[in-house]
Amino acid sequence: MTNARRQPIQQRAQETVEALLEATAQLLVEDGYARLSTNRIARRAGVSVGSLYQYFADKDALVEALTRRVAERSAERIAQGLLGGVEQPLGELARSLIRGLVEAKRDEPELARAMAIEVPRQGRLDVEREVLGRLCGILSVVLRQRSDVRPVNAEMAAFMLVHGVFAVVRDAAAERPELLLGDELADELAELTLRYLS
Amino acid sequence: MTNARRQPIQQRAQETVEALLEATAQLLVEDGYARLSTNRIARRAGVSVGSLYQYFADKDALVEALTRRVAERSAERIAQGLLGGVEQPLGELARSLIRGLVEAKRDEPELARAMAIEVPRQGRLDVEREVLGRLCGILSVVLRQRSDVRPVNAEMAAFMLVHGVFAVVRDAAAERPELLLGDELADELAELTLRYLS
DNA sequence: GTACTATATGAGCACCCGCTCGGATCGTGG
DNA sequence: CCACGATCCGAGCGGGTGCTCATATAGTAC
Repeated sequence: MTNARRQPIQQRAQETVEALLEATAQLLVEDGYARLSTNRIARRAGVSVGSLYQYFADKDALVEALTRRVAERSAERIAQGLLGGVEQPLGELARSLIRGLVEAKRDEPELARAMAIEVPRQGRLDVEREVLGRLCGILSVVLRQRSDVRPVNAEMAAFMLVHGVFAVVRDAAAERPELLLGDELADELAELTLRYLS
Repeated sequence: MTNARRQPIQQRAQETVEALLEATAQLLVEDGYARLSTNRIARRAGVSVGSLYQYFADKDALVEALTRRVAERSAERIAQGLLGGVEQPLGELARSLIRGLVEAKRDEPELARAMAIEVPRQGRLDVEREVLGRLCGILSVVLRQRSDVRPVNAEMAAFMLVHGVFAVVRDAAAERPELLLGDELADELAELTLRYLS
C-alpha cells in the first residue's frame, strides 16, 4: 500500500486528518491541482507540514484519499442497488441506479467539477479505475443472471455501460452542470441502457 | 489566445517546433505528466530552453498543442464522416464512425494511454472540450434531420452519445488496450447507438 | 559584400517545492 | 500526579522549476 504512515487514533488526530482533506478539497476547487502543494494544504488546514506528513506520504496520497472518499460513496450506493434490485424490472433498476449517481454529483457540484477537470488520473494511484472495475465485475454477473436481458458479451457490455454512463455524468458535472439539475439526463441514460439490453 | 509567441516561418524553426512536440509526447509516455518540465523537454528535443520559449508560452502550451493535434485528427475524420454519410443507413454510419475513432487510438496506443491517464483536463486549456462540443453540435443537427431517428431531445442525446462513446474508447485505450485490437468493441458501441436511436 | 531579421544558445536568477528532524505539547493509563 | 507515547510544530535543506537575457549564428534581401 501507499500507507507506511501513522494511523490517527486519538480524536484530535482524526480532526487533523479531516482538516487536511477538507483543505485539499477547497484548494482543488479554488486553485486547481497544479497549484496544490503540501505547504499550502497544511497552512489552509491550520496545521503544520510536519503533521501532514505523519498521515500522508505525499501530495498525491491526499488527493487519492479524497478521490477514494468521493468515489466510494457513489459506488457503494450503486453496488447495493445492483445486488438488491434482483426482483425489480430492468427499467426500474437502471433508472434508480443512475439517478443515485447523478444525485451524488449534485451534492457537491464544485468539487465534482474540480475532480473531473483538474486531477490527472495518474497511473496506479487511480482509485476510479479500481472502483469502476469492481462495478464492471458486479454488473457483468448481473447481466448473465437476469432473464430479461438479451444475450450479450457480458464483460464487454458491462465495460461499455459502466464507463459510458459514468463518463457522461462526470462530463456533465464538469461542463454542463445544468443538465444535472433535473432527472431528465438520468432517465435518458436509463432509457439508453434499457434499449441496449432488451 | 495563449500565443503571444513567435510563429515559426523558416523551415528549421518548424523542425524545432516539431522536435519539441515529439519530445513532449515521448516524455509523457515515459515519465508521465508530473515529471514533465520545460528543461527536460528542451534537452530531449536537442534544443535549448530559450528556443522552447520562443514558440510556447509554458509547459501547458506544449501539452495543449499536442492534445489539439491528436484530438483534431480524430475529430476531423468523424466530422467528415458524419456530414458525408447522409445517404447511408444509420447503422452503417455509426459503425464506420466508431471504427474510425478506435483506429485512431490504435495508431499510437501508448500516447493515447498517456494522454488519457496523465494529462489533467485543466480548465480552459482543455481542447477536448472544444472538440467534443463541436461534434455534439454537428451530431445534434444530424439527429434532427434524419428521418430514421426516433424523436429525441437532440441536444441531450448528442451529448450522451458523443461523450459516452469517446469516454468508452478512451478508457479502453487506457485500461484495456486489448479491447481495441479487434472491431468487436466498435461494433458493439455502434449497436448501442443504433438501438438507442431507432 | 552589407544590413537586417529570424533563430538558437545556455548559464543562472528567483522562486517554490517536497520533505525532515529536533524539540515542544497534549492525553491517557496507571 | 507522573511517565510515556501520540501528536504537533515550523525553520530550513537540497534541489528542481519556470523563465530571461545577453550573446552568437544562420538565413535573406539588396
